[in-house]
Amino acid sequence: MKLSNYLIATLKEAPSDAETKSHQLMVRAGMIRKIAAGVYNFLPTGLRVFRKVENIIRDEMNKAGAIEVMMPFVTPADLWEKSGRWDIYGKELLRFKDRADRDFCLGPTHEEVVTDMVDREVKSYKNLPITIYQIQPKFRDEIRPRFGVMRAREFTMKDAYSFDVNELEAEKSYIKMFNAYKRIFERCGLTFKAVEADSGNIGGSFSHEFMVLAETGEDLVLSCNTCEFAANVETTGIKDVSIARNDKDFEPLAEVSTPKMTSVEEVSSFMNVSSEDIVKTLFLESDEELIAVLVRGDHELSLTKLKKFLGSDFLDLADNKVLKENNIVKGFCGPIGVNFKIYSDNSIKDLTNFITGANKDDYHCQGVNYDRDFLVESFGDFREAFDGDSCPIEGCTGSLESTRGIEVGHVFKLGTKYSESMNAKFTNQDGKEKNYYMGCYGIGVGRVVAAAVEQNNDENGIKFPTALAPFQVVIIPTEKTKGPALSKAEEIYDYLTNSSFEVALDDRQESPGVKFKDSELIGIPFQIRIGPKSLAKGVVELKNRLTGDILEFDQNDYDGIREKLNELF
RNA sequence: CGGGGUGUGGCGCAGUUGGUAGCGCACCUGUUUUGGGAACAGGGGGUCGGAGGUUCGAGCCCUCUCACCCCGACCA
Repeated sequence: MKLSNYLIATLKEAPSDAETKSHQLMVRAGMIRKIAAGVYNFLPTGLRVFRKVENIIRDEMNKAGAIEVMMPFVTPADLWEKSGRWDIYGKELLRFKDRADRDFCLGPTHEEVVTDMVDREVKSYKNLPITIYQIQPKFRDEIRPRFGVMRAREFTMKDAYSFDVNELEAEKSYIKMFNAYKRIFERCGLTFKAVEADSGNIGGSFSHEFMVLAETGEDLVLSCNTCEFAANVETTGIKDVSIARNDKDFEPLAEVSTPKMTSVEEVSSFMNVSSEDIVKTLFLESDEELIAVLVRGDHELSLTKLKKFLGSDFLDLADNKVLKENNIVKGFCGPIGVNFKIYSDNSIKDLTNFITGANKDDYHCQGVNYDRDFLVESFGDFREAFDGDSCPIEGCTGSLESTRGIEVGHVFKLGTKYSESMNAKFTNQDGKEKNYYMGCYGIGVGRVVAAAVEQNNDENGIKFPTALAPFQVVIIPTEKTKGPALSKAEEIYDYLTNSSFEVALDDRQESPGVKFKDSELIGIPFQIRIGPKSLAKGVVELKNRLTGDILEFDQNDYDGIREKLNELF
C-alpha cells in the first residue's frame, strides 16, 4: 500500500470525550470515528486490524469444526415471542415496526434465529453434532455506551452455537470451543484469563468468560492466591461459615431516634457501632412479587446471585413509586412487621441483637433478632465477594485477590433452554423426538481490538502485537523529493510485497519526523528507513517498534531483510 | 431514568458589561527546508447545536428543544 494514496487519519490531539487509553489512541491513530453515541466508523487502518482479529477467529473456528453462516441483523418479533424473550429483554432490545406495522428488533444476539434455522434444516441425530457461527453486527441499546468500541451499542460479534444430542456431547462441544478461544486470544497476543461467570440474559447453566487483564476493565475478577479458582465477582460464591447463634443473649427490641440517618455509615457513626452490626433491608421487585432482602451493613447485595437463587427472569430494586405505594420508608427500612417474603444473606445467621431500620422516619431498631422479631423465608449466598474473602473452593484455605478485566469472550452451556421454549427437536436413534442440547459462544471483535490497544501501548502510541498490526512493515524514505531514497524504497517495497508481506510505503510528501511518528502511533511493528544518511553508508535500517532496536542491512541485501522479517513474524 | 456538565471551522480551545467571531494544530498556494510531529509569507473554511423570544443590535440574556460527555442507578 502506498500511503500517498491511502487514508492515514492521524490526529495530534484526542477528542475530549475519549477517556481510556485505547479509545484515545484508536481515535488518534485514525482507526475509528464516532458518528453517534456508541456507533462508530472504522477507518482503513482500524478495519485492517479488525480483519486480522476476525480472520484469526474464523481460522480457529473452522479448525474446531464450526461452520460459518450469516444471519440477519434485523429479526422478527415472533421468534422472540416464541422464546419468551420479547417481554424479558427490556430496553436494550431496539425494537421497531416495518411499514405493515409488524414488530422487529435489531438482533442483540442470535439464539432464537439460529435455533429456528437449525430446527428447520436438521432433522436427525445423524446430522449432529453441529456448531454454527457467524461474524456479524449486533445492536444492544446500552444504557451507557463508553470507552469507544469497547462498549459500543453497535458492535461486531463472532457468535457460535453448538447443537448436540445430549448433555455429555454438548460438554464436548463446549470444551472444543473453550480450547479454540484460548488459541484465538493467544494468537492475538493478549494476556488473558478464563474465569467462571454468570450467564446473565443469555441463560443457561454454566459459563466461562475470557478476560483480558487491564486496569480499565469494567469487570472485577476474583482469583484465589492458592488454588486455580478464578471467577467474575458477579458469580463468586461465599463459603457459608456461619455458626449457631446463642439464643440466650437476646436483648429487648428497642427503637432509637436516628434523625436523618439514612445510610449505614451515618447510622454506624451516630450509634457508635460497627457497620457489621447493622443489617440493610432492600426491597426488590421480582417477576411477580415484592420481596425484602437482608445483607450485613458492610456487604453489598449481589443481584446476580439472588436472581439465580430465585430463578426469576426479572429482579431489580423497587423504585420510589413502588416503595411509596407499599408504605416503605426509604432510609429507614427494616424487616420487622413487613408482610413480604424476607430473604437473608448467610452472614446474618450469626448475628444477634443487630440494628435495622424501624420502618418509620428517623427511627432505627436495635436488639433485633430473626425468628423472634421477624421470620426469614430463606437464607442463602446473596452478597458480593470482595478482595480478601476466603476462596469458595471446598478444602482450599486461600483468599481472593481482585483484578480488573475486559470481557472479550464468553462461552455458555445453554442446555435445552431455547430448544424447549422454541420447540426445536431432532429425531433420535430410537425414533423419538428430542430437544437439542445447545451451547453458545461469543467474542466481541471490536472489543478484542480495543483490549489489544489497552494492553499494548506506550507514549508514542500503539504497540500492536505482530499478528494484529495493520501493516507488518512500513518503508520510510526520509527525503521528500524524488531521489535515490525513494527509488530504493520502491524497489524494496516491490520485493517485500512479492514476498507476501503486508507492506506500507510512506511516499507522502511529509517530513521524516511526521512519518516516524505516524508509524509508531498506528502501531506498525517494523520501519525500514532509507535516506541520504543511510545510503551514504550503503545501508538501510530496520527498526523494531516493540524493542526500539535498529538493525542495518546492506542496501542491496533484500534477501537478508526478508529473512529477518520472516524470523520476526 | 436521576444528578451534573459541555455544545464556537476537521481536532483542541478563547471569546469581557450584549456592539460586525478569534487562537493553536490540521488544510491550500509559494519559497526555503528534509533522520523525530520544519520555517516564513499568503490563503480558504464558521447558519456560534436547533427553534422561538427580548433588544436598534444576541456566540453572550430568556424559553423550549436536540446532541454529546461524566457520575449514579444496590444500601432503603
